[in-house]
Amino acid sequence: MDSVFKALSDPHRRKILTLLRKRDLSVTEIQKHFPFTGATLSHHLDTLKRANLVITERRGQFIFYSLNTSVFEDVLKSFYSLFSH
Amino acid sequence: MDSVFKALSDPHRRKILTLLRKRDLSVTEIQKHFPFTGATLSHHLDTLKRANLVITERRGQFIFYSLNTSVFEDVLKSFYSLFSH
DNA sequence: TTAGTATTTAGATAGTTATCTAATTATCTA
DNA sequence: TAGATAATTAGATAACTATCTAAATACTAA
Repeated sequence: MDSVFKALSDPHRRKILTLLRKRDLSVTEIQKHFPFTGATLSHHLDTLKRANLVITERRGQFIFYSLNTSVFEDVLKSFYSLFSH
Repeated sequence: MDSVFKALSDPHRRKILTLLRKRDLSVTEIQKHFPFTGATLSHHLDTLKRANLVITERRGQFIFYSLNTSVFEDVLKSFYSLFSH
């Protein structure tokens, strides 16, 4: 769960997640929303992937990223457990 | 909200929050649960305080830290907004 | 008011993270 | 199959973070 909180600690990565809420996006599409290079974006995506927050699927020339909704309940539980008395 | 996620990204700081779930604790009491120095602990507490996750109150010689429950709903909303479609 | 305890702040350093450019790998299409 | 596009990986660097020791501040109690 440590990798999850680490992944969420960066505002760019959180923005990527909110972008993916609407629909799956290729790296190129995600790239349009950020000022940094593709290499940097690739690192951020890797961080999200290692935290199991996103999943990837190649569709021809593109790799699409999408939210891995199955882990969100776990994350939420962990989050609650920090605060509830 | 950035400071909140940053604050939560460190496992020691998350452990501090879980310790405070049971009851308010002085710095010395919190210290017993960690291997690092008081100076380091003080920095972690400062990070939590700046994120508005804890509040402090001096009681004589001691400073007690407690969960600032009033912000948790905000944090939770922000958290949900990352994931819900 | 002085000695002791509690906590924070200052200053330094090592490790981590975000970022870049350049090189590499994977796929598509002409 | 060659050239173009998509994405990742390698290698470097600057900024940030966690940590330490030492010094400073705040309070208590003798």
